[in-house]
Amino acid sequence: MTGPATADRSASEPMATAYDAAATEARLYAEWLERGYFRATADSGREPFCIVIPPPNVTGALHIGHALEHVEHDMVVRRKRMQGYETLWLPGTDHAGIATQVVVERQLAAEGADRHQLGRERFIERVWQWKEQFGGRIVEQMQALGDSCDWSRLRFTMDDGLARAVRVAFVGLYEAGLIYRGERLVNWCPKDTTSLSDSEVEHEDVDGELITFAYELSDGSGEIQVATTRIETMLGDTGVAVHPDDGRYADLVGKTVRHPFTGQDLPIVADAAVDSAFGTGALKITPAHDPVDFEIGQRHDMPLPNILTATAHLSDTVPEEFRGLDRYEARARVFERLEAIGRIRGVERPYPHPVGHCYRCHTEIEPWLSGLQWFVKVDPLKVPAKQAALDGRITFHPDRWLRSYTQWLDDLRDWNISRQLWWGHRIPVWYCLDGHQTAAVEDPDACAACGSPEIEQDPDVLDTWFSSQLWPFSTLGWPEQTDDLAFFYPTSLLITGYEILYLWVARMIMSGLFLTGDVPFRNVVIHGLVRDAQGVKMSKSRGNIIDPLDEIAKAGADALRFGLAYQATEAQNIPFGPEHIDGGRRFANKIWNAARLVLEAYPGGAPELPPLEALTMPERWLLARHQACLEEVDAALDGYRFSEAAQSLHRFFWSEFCDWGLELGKAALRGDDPDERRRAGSVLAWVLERSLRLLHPIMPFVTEEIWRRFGAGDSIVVAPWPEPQPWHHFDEETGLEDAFGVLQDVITTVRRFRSDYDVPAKASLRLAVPPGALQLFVDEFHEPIQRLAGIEAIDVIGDGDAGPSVKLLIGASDLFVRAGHGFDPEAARGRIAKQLADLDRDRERASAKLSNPGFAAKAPPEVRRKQEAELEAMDLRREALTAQLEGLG
RNA sequence: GGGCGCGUAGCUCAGCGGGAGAGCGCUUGCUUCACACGCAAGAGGUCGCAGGUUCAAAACCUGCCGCGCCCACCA
Repeated sequence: MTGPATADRSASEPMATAYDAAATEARLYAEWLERGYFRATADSGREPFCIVIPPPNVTGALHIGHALEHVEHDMVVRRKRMQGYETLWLPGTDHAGIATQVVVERQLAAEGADRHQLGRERFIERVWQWKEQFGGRIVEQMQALGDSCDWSRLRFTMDDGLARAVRVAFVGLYEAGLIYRGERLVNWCPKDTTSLSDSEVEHEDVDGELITFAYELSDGSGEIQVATTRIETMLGDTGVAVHPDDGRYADLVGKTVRHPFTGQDLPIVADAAVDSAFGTGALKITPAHDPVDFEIGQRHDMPLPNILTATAHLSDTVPEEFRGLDRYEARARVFERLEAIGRIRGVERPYPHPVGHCYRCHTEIEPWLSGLQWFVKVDPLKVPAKQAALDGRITFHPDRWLRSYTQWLDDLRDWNISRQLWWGHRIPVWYCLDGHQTAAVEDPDACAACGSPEIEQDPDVLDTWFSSQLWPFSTLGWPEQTDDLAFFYPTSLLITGYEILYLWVARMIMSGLFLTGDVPFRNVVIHGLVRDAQGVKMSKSRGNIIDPLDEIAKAGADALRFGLAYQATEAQNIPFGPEHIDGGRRFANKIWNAARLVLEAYPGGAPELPPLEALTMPERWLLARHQACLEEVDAALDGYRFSEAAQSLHRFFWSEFCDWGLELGKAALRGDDPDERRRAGSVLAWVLERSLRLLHPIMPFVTEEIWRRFGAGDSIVVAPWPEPQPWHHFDEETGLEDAFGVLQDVITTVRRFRSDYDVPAKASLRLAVPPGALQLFVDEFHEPIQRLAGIEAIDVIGDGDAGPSVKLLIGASDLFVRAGHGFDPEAARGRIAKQLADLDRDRERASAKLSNPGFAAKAPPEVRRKQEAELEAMDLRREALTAQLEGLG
C-alpha cells in the first residue's frame, strides 16, 4: 500500500481547464493494480460476489462488442465492490480450437509449410509459442478499458488445472453413460476438415436449384421422377421413397429403378418421412449425405455409400468419369450427363433454400459420414437444466430469453464433441488392439479391460465449448474442493451476448448441474449486439468498425465507457457511433470542470453536510434531486438496466447539478460571507463527491482523479457506495419542488422574453412585480433571479402601474418586464400567436376531458384535481399571452 | 415451418394506462471570471395502419402492413 491520498502528487496540482484522459488513465490503473484493489480472497468474511468473464479467444483483439460487455461487467463489479461485497471478476481467455489452429496454419502457409509436415507435436508447440507471444495482447487491451479484474487469477482454457477439469468432466460423463461413441452423419466442414456441433452450423438461404429428374424402372415399365437441390448426390443414391399412403405410387413400391450411371437396381420403398406434397412426392435416398435419407436408409436396411472425401471431392466409389471433382463441379457434370441422356424433367433456378455454413469459415457444411465420433447424450442433462430456469434458480434478464432457452433445450439433440483437429483438449480415451476403450483422467499404461500395454489415445480433440462449459467452476479450482469454489460458487451473474446463449450458456447450466450439483450462476444478463449509428452490423468490409483501442487513445476509456453505457439498453441492437463517444468525452470534461469550480473554494477533506435547517431552498432541492438520482441508479443497476443508470446520472449531473445547483450556488461560493461560503461549499462538495461515487462504475478514471483531490480517502475504488439518506423524500413533504419550480419559472420566463423579443444581451431589463406572494418570493431570491435572468433591478409596483412593459406570467401572478432598449414587436407577434393557437388546442382537449361525465364519475380524485389545475394554469397563461399580444399593438 | 423483437421529433432510441421525452443534428443569440468539450432560448411529432377494451390508450387486446433476429432434416 502506498501512502495516503494527500501524498498523491497530481492531487495537489491545480486543475487544468480541460480533462486530459491520456495523462490520467494508465497512471491510475497501474496504481489500482499495485494497491491490489481488484484482488479477491475467499476468507474475508464478507458476502461473495463473483462474475467469470466470457473468455475471449486468445487469437482475438478487443472489439467494440467486448467493450460493451466489459463495461457492463465493470459497472456491476465496481458497484458491488463499493457496496462491500468480496468481489471477484475472474478473467481469462479461450483456446478457441478451430480459430487458433487456423491462424497458426495460415502463418505456416506463409512460410511454405503445413501442419502435416511439422507433425502433431511440433505443431502444438508452435501454437503454444504463438499463444505466449500474442495471447497477452487482449489482457492489455482490457486494462486500457479499465476492467477491474483479479489478474492474479487469470485463466486459460488449456492451462493445467482446466485440462484436468476437462478430463474429470469427460470421464464423469462417460462413466455415467452420458458420453458415447457412434457412427452417424455429422456436420462436416470440408475446409477445416472437422465435424461441428449443430450449434456451430449457421443456416442461411442460398440461391440454389431444384432439379427434377427421372429414374427408369428396372423392368422398363416407366419412370419415377424425383426432385433434389443436390443432384450430384444421386451418385450415392440407394433407393427411392414414397409415402405409404400415396396412391399415385402404390403400385411401384417393391419395384426397383435402374441407376443410369452405375447400372445398379435401387428399391422403391414406402416411408412415412416422405412429404407427398413436395415436388413429385417421390424422394431419392442418399443415406450417407442427408440426415433424413440416413434415417430412411436405416429403416430399410440400405447400404451407406460414401461418395465424398473429407474435402468434399467425389471419391473412388463413384464411376470413373466423376472421380476427383469437387461437389460443385460434380453438380454441373451430373446435370449435364442426365440432360444428355434425356432424364431431366424440370429445372427451377434460382431456388433459394437454407444451407448450413461453418460458423468459423463460412464454408457450406456437408452432412457426412466421417467414421466414429463422440457424442454427449443430452436428454438426461436438459431436464434439470430447464427446471433450474423455470423454478427461478437462474433468472434471465431480460426475461424474454427464458423462452428461447427452454425451447432450445426441448429441441436439443445429442452433441457431437469430437473434432478432427490438433489444437485442443485431446479426448481422454485409449484403445487397445482388441478395441477396448479406456477413459481415464490420468494417462493409462494399459487397457483397463484386457491389460494390454499396447494402447493408443484417440486422435481427436474435444469441441472448444466442451471446456468452455466448465468455465464457471473449472476456473475456481473444480474438481478440487477449493476454498474459492466453496466461497464463490455458484457465481452471482453471467453477462454475455445472445449469440452464445445456446453454444455456451445453456451448456454451462447443463454441465454445471450435473458435475457440481448446483447452477453455475444465479443470473444471466443477455446484452444486444453493437451496431453502427445507423443500426448496421459492423464489419471490416463495410468499413464501419469502431476500434475501441483507437477510441480510448483519442478520447479516453471513460468517454468510450460512458457512450456504451448510455446506449446499453435491453434492445437486441445497440446502435453506436463516434457521436456517442464524443458525448462521453464531453461529459467527462463537464464533470472535471464542475469539480474545478467546487474544489476551487473547498478546503478539502470528506465533505460533511450542514444541518438541513441551515440550508437554502435551492440547496435542499439539490439534495432531493440527488437522492432521486441515487434511487434511480440503484433501481436501474439492480435490474441490469445500464442505459437507464447512465442516462439518469447524465441528466442529474448536467441538467440539475451543473445548470441549477452550481449556478445558484456560485454567488455564495464566491461571496464575502465566510459562513455562507463554507455552507454552500460543503453542500456542493457533498453532492459532487457522492455523485462521483455513483459515476465511478461507469467512468472510473475521471472520477478517481477528481475524488482524490477531496483528500477523503485513498481511492474511490474502495469508497463506499452512497446509501439513501433518512430524509430522502423531504422534498415531497414540504412542497419543495413547487417552490423551486417557481424560481425556475421566473428565471426562464425572463430569459425567454429576452430571446422572444430579440432584446440584446447587454440591454438592461427591469422586473416589475406587483405586491403580494410573488413579490415576497422574488424578494427572497432576488440575487439568483437578477444574476441568472440577467436583469438590472426588481421593482415593486402597484396595480395599473405597469408602465411601458410587457406582462409575463409566473404561476398565477403577473410579472412585468421593462426593456431598457426598444425591441421588435413584429418578431414577437408571430411567435405569440402561434403559442396561443397551440395553447387553445391543448385547452380544448383538457376541458373536453373534464366535462366528460364518465371522467367525473370514475377518474381518481387526484387525477381530477391535477386536470383542473392544468386547465386553470392554461387559462391564466392564455390571459397573459393575450395581454402580450395586445401590448404589442 | 416455429419462436422472438422492432416500427414514437431529421437520425438513433427511451417511455409502456392519466403532462409526448433524451442524445445527436438543426435555428437564433452569447468569448457571462468551471466548462465554446460551453451557456441561453427555440423549431420540429394525427407515437406504422384499422378495429376493440377503458371515464381516459403511444402504452392493454385483436387483426393487418413493413423491417430485423433466432431456431428448423421439406428433398
